[in-house]
Formats: sequence, structure tokens, C-alpha cells
Amino acid sequence: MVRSPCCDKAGLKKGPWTPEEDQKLLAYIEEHGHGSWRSLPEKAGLQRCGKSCRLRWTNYLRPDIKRGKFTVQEEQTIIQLHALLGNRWSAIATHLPKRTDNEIKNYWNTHLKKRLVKMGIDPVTHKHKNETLSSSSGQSKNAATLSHMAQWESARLEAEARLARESKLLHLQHYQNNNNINNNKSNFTHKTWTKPNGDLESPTSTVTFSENHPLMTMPLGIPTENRTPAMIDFAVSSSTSSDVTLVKEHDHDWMRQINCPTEEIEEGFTSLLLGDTTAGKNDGSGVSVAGAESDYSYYEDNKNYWNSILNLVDSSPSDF
DNA sequence: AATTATATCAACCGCTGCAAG
DNA sequence: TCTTGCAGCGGTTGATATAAT
Repeated sequence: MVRSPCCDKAGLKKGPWTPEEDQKLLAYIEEHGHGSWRSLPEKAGLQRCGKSCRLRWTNYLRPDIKRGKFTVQEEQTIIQLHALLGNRWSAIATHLPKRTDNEIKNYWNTHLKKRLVKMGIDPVTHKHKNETLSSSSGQSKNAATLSHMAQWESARLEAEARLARESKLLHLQHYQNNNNINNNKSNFTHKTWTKPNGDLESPTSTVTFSENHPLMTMPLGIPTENRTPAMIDFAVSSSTSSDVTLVKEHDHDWMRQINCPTEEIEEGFTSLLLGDTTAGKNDGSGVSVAGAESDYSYYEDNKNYWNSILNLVDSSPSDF
């Protein structure tokens, strides 16, 4: 199916947005919500295609966007999630709710990727270059495990995205209903970007609806004895929750390096990916188990492990 | 001060997935 | 089941800013 790009339409402006255009777009969305992006430009009096308007809104004008320098913690989160998810920027962005996928992508390409390369780490595989060459059987096994984990994680994200879409639809209906009843401009931000409980919500976030669905109902309060150190540390890296204290309960080498200087972070994460038993001591976390268990239990452990991690992240929205 | 190289990031392009008809 | 239209995603481009020579 071949369609000509919407922006090919004669008379439509391209390129940088002017303050006047920004104002028109903002004013329209504040008044009516964006509705159909396709029809928005005409209604808003803009000589732009809907796609351009959507991009301008989601990447720049949205009121809940955090701009400026990335914090070390944000960098760490991006690196960790990139190792898990690859170039799935929107998925990564859901864990950094105030950052846009475009911003994260740019930051990765201009800063983080280069930094990893400088350190001799392949930014695609997150492995040390020299380690990539030597592939022992143990490493192959870990690579296979990682692949299982990635597949599982991928399926989970899809389910999560689906749920988010459904929730968003409901939310939009809620907004529209409210808007019909009380078209009060000053309430815009609240009506559009907040959950019923009043918490801020990113329009692109898929992680803020967990309480509404059994798939995401694993509470933050996983019994301490059932948390793996990696789970705990990952949660710590993603939030400022009370889990912080738990780090002290587990003397674990891997993600604890989150709190170390940046140069050491990737080292630690790469160790995880490689299943480096020296860096990621096997303490039952399922991450760097050495050969004794069957592949099946291996898979099951990891499945539970990642489920726990993602649920922990889900239930502790980042707040940088 | 002028020129060139490099870095940054907003915006565009083309593709994919999904939903509705 | 197929077609169509739309939103969203990821890769890429190009304008601008900054640093180096």
C-alpha cells in the first residue's frame, strides 16, 4: 500500500515552528484536546500536517516534559533499558515519563553510545569488544537465556502497551465527557494529564495503569526474601522508593554499581549480560546461574525475575 | 577574526500495526 | 478476509551552535 505523505499536500509548511504556530497549537489543544491529528491543523488554523503537529506537541509543547541535562540516574536507566530493549525508544521512554522518546534517542546517539564505544563496549550488544570474540559455552547459554528473557519482555511490553491504549481511550472519553460538561480552560492540565487519583501521568506512559489490571498487579511489596538483589537494585535505580534501604541488605556486586561513577556502570551491566559470575555473583537471582539447573527452570526463573523487575518499575514511577 | 570541523537536537520520512468498515 | 486511514515508532537529515585551528 503506497500513500503519499500527508505533508506533500500543497501549501503545507515544513521546518522549524514559529512561536505563533506554537501558540496556535497550544491554544487549540488546551481548548479542545488534540482529537484527530489529521483534522487538527485545519481546525487550529495551522498550515501544517497533522503529523507535524503531533510531533511538535509530543516532543516539545506537552506540559509535562522535562527538558535540559540528563541526570546520571537517567543515563543509567537508559543504558540499562537499552540493554534490555534495544532501540525501542518509546518503551524506554515509558520508564522516564518526563522525557520523550525522541530526546532519549538523541541523547543515546550523541552521548551514551559514544561513551560506551570509548570504553570498548559494543553499544548494540552491551558487551566488551574482546569478550564478544571469545564465546565459551557458558556464555552461549547466557546469551540464549538473555534471548528468552528478551522475548518474554517483548511480549510483556506488547500486552502493557495494549492495556495502556485501552486505558487511554477510557481516559480520553472521561476527558471529553468532562470537557462537555465543564469546558474550563484552567483545568486543562489536570484533566488531560492526571489520573483520577490526581497523580501526574505521562500521555505516552504505559506504566501508570498497573493497578487496574491483573497483569500488573504484583505490588511493590514483594516479600523481601523473594526479591533478588538485582531486582531490588534495579528498582532502586528506577525510583526513589523505600526500597533504597534494601540495598544495604544485599551485598550484591552487580547493579549496586549504579551508585558508582559512570565509568563503572556499564561495566557492571555488561557483566550481567555476559553472566559474568565474578561480577554478578550467583546468589539465586537467576541472572548468572552457572549450568546446574535445567534450561526450563532457568527460563522460568528468569521469567519470574523479569516479571518482578518490570512490575517493580511499573509500581515505582521514576521521578527525577 | 575567519574558517572549518564537530556536536546537538528538532523535525521529517517512511514504515508498521491496529482498528474500522 | 481485504482495504483503508490513522497514529505511532525508529532512522535519518539538516539547521544551528559550539569548539578547534
